[in-house]
Parts: sequence; structure tokens; C-alpha cells
Amino acid sequence: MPELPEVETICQRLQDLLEGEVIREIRVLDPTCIQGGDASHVARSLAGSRVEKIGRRGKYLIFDLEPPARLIVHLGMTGSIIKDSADTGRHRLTICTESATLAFHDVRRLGRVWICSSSPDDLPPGLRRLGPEPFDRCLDASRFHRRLNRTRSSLKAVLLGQRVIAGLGNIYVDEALWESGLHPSRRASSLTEEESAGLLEAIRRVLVRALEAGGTTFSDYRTPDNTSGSFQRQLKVYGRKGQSCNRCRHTIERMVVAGRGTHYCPYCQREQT
DNA sequence: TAAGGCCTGCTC
DNA sequence: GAGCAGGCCTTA
Repeated sequence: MPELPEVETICQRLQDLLEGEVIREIRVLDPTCIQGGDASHVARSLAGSRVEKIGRRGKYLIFDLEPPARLIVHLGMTGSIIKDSADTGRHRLTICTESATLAFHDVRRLGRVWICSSSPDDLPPGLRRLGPEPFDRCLDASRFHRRLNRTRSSLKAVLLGQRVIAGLGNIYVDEALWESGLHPSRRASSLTEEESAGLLEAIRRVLVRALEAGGTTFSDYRTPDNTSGSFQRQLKVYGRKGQSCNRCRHTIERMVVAGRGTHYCPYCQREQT
């Protein structure tokens, strides 16, 4: 499940592989992945374009092209972009350049692709609504606290929601909440300024470690070179139901919060009101 | 703000 | 064969 560290790792590898390359052909193998446009037109219109720059915003990959256009990819839950792989029937789209073929591989087909103009307003709705990047200097503790304070939802729901802070998914939300000692069901607006600051720091620490590990690989996530991340070996709560907490030795539990499986330590992350 | 839907491979 | 996994979106 690609979250910020996984998408960033993929992005960096794609920059090495594709920036400066001319797209020879785009093959749309599953037209349902293309949002807001005719798939065959998309394929024709982008052939011959040069990939100027590849970037990431939240969990979105953004390909800036010349002539000016944008190819935007969200990997969903099981999406990956693989270099030179044989078609297994799970490829939804391929991008061919002189030196490589990259395939958008996506077993559960929850990923999406958008073709947009270069206008800053022409973006997928989810990308337009995205909150600040976790490492954005403008996101300081007081701003984060104010954003948390505006909502009545649980911390789990707010951090998954992408509007207060971008890029976190189920794994890193659980890990950051454990790191900061906050209960996932705790109402976001109930946090003190100090707790909000601690949570922001915890999010950043967890993401830095995950980026250094190249992300978390459970089953689907791979980089374009088919290498795996290793952060699964450092997880403190996610996927550790029934095992003992590294901090207090109580047993990690699992509950459903905001409709998502949520792992936490009932002692370190005691519920408060 | 919460719940349901999409999607498919895996587990029980 | 049912239920679960979790990205995001739509609907109530």
C-alpha cells in the first residue's frame, strides 16, 4: 500500500529513469484507469512528448511534460510502476521511451491516471484538496494544532483524510500515533498544543525512518527495479496484533477506527476525553 | 461526519 | 464461500 515513503522512493527512481526521455508510445491496456478523458486520445496526444520533471505531492506522482501537459498517477492500494516487466495481464498502462518501458501494474485496480493541462487549476479533485506536505516548512506546530482543532473527527480519520496533512496511510498513521502515545479514537480537536506538536514530530520521525528504509513492503509494493522496502522490520504496532509493545510490554491490540483496521498499544496510547 | 462502494487475492 | 485488506470517492 503505497504511502508517502513508498511513492517518494518510486518517484526518485522514476526521475533517474524517465526525466529527459521522449515518450515513444503510451499503451492504455485498461481504459477504466483513465479519469476524465478518452483513453485512445490520451495515448495519441502524449506520444512524442518529453518528460521534463517527475515529482510527488501526497501520494500522487506528477509527470510534467513538454509540450506542456501533466500525467498524474495515483497508485491506489496495490499499484506499482515496474521497469521492463513482461505483461502479466495486470498492466493497466505502459509508457515506452527509447531506453525503457514502464508499466503501471495494479492488481486491485484502485489506482487512477489523469491527463491534465499545465494549468495549476487543472488537477484531480483529491490533489486539489490536499493538505500540506509533512516536511513543508510552512507546516509548523501551531498551524498543525489549528488544523486539528477545526475537526470533530478522530485522530485516525483526520490523519487518513489527507486534508490536514498529506501522504499518510493506514500504516504510518498507526505508527505515528503509537510514537506520540495518542489513542487513535481520540478526538482531534481535544489535543493540547503540546500534544499536536508531539504528533507532528512523531509523524516526521516515522516518515524519515521509512524513507531511509525505502518504504514498507508487505506484498505489493516494489520500486521500478523490483526492489522491496524494509521498514516492515521497524514497525512498532502495524501488523503486530498479539505481540508485545516494545515500550511497555503490554499486548498490541487491533480495533476498527474510521472504518480501518487500527493497531495500537492500549497502555501507551490510553484513551482520554 | 459516517458509511458504503469499488476492486481482487488471500485466509479462515 | 464469506469476510477482510485499505486507497479514495460518493452518498446519506
